[in-house]
Amino acid sequence: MAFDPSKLPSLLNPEQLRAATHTGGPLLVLAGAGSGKTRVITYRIANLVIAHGIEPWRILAVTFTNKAAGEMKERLEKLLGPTAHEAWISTFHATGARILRRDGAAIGIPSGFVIYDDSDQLAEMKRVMKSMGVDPKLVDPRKVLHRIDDAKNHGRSPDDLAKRPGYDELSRLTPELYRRYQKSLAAAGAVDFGDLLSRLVELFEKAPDVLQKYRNRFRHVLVDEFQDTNRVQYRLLQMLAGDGRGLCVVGDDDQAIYRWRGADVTNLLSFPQDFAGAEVVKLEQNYRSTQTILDAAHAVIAHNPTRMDKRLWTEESGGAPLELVVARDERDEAQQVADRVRAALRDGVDAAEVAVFYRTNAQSRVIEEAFRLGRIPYAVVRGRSFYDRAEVKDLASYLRLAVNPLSSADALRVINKPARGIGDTTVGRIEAAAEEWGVGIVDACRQSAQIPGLNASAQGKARSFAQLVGKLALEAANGSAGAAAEAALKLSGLEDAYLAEGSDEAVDRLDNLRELVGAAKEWDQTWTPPIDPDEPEAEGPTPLAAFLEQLALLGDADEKIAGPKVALMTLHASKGLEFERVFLTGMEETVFPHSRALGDEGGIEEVAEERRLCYVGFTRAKRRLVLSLARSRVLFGNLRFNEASRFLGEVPRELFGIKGAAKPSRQTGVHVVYDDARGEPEIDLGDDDGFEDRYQVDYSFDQRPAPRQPEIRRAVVRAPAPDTGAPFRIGMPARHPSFGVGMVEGIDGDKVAVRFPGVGVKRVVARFLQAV
DNA sequence: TGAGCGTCAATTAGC
DNA sequence: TTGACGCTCA
Repeated sequence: MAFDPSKLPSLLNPEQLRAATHTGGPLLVLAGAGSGKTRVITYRIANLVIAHGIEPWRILAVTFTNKAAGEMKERLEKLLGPTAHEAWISTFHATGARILRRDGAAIGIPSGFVIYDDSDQLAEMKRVMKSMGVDPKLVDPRKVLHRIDDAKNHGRSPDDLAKRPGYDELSRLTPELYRRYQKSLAAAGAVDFGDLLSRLVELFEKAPDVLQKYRNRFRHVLVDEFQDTNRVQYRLLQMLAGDGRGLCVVGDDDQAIYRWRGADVTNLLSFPQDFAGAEVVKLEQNYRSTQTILDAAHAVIAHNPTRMDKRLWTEESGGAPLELVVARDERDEAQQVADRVRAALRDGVDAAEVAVFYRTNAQSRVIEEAFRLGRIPYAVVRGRSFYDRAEVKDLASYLRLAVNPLSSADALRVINKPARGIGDTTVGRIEAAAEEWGVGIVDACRQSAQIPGLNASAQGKARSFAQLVGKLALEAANGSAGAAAEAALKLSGLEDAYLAEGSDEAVDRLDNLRELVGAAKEWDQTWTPPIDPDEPEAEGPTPLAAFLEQLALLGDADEKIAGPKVALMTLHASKGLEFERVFLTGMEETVFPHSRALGDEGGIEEVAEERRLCYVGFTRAKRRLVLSLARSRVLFGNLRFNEASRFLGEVPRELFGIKGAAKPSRQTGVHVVYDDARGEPEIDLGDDDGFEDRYQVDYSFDQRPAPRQPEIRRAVVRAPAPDTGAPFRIGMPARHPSFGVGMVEGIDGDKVAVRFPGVGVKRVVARFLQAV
């Protein structure tokens, strides 16, 4: 055994040690960024097993992502060996799926249920709306789903929603749509992601013996990223952990960035009140970043009104100053970032240790272009890409049908893939018949002779689709994922269709399908059924069933990235990661913080969440942090001049390595200059284009309800922008190379209307104008 | 059935 | 500006 509890004091700092060894009551670990949280959790589990004799299968650890769960498992295995596998370490959703497969029958969920993903949900909702005669143009099916998801997150049934009637179409129709949607999921033997949690609560409520079984079993429950839990998740934890005696939650309120998808930091903030006698441990020592980076992060996050008091520190003092890049426009910004990345790689920095962050995915395009042009190896980090491909989903649908022929979303997805002459009209009639008879789509196809309106040819085609599914079910009966996938690829006709098409794209898609078949075969070889000492006789899932569950619940965890690459990702995606050098781009108002957080729908809490996102971004950097902004940017096809992000102004100037007013430097190109008299930072370009470019970050304060501390409303870059235009105002003189000096009469995007004496009004691109 | 075209909207995203 | 989507026409 690699783990020796007596060594713990030498492996952990005092707070970590306390968190890892505390027992006998609820525990809240406030784990700052980079404070060794995963380390604490794994040592805690190992300590429970070795020092306290807790059997691993009595331990439940839940995370939000597969990646986090995987890391935890891996580390625990190193400490405990193979017995580590007996502990339940998985995501909330995988935990839900696992329990529902075993015990969901008590509330009518078949053990072979399929899990509908977002696109399945959308397709199902559209069908429900169609059958109810609801116009998808009047009521957006996505919004309905969002309402339903929200309801599930809050544990509300259709009846609950109906009790609070709304005024608009959406609100009035949602309860009934919700009810019918659940009905069709049930008919299809399907659950959606939300159900994996909300129906688990339902199960525990309706079948107390089942709840009791799991309560007895799990003596210890650990929760990672607790600040991200929503209402249902919290409810589940309460149910499972009872008074919280064996409950340990780990989180950081400063990294709560998922409020918009239902997460409720209150779960964390009120933990000490909710669980009497809770112990609170703060982990504030950081093992990742330089003090400079931590100071910058703290300076920003400290502007949030309500947060738990804590501050990261490191033994490693100092560190390189932050750098600021002020670019002309978004392309220049991308270029400058690319230049700096290239320089870093030349200096021997590993590409895998460099990351570029942005607020929205749309920003990646320009950066990718610059990187491609500059031949910098990069990879855009996204959740799933392989499994979200249409062709991969098609093949998966055949597999799911083989296991569960009731699944309507799957049947309708592939009934005409490849094209086999079952058109919309035919499908519509089959659907109607299936609904009327109360059977699945595949069953209806089998009985196609009875379907009104179908001619002999359509009947035959429908029948052979049903036969195809039957054949696949037979192939799948022995539970081999590889055999089933291979059969599906061939028997469905997908392979032949792609071969016949022969285009580059078809070849590409076929390659993907073969890769999926390969993955299924490999799965058969490597997968081992879960060990469960609690229920030794229980019939475990087949490899195929387990494979399908992975497909639904797992991302592209082991996506192979050939060679070291610079990672491009959104700030949200950066959470939990770390890099030597981090570039945080788009540090502009309306980009970051995003306009949605600033507009009518936004408010103090929205801006606070953006600020936490900034904090997350900063704290990913180990040694170097580069912030960049563009003075102008094309957004939705319009040229915009954004103000510098308020977050920039919140970083003390010293952290940029600037003392007092600095001389512009040709070397770095950019300097932050401070006006000591006003104590306000200015940004000065070191370029030599003959324009004065002192950019002042200006503060003004909110006039609305007196804030407890002045809220910084705007950080304005007041500046002439030399190349792409200037903040021309109506009534201002401007010089044009051919028309001379005139008076500005109007501004429209990057076009400025100027009246030139003797020439008249000309609409000219601002780039060609000079302020006079 | 599928390509082509007009319309509309426009964070973030995990399972 | 891009993209997703639905509708139309060949």
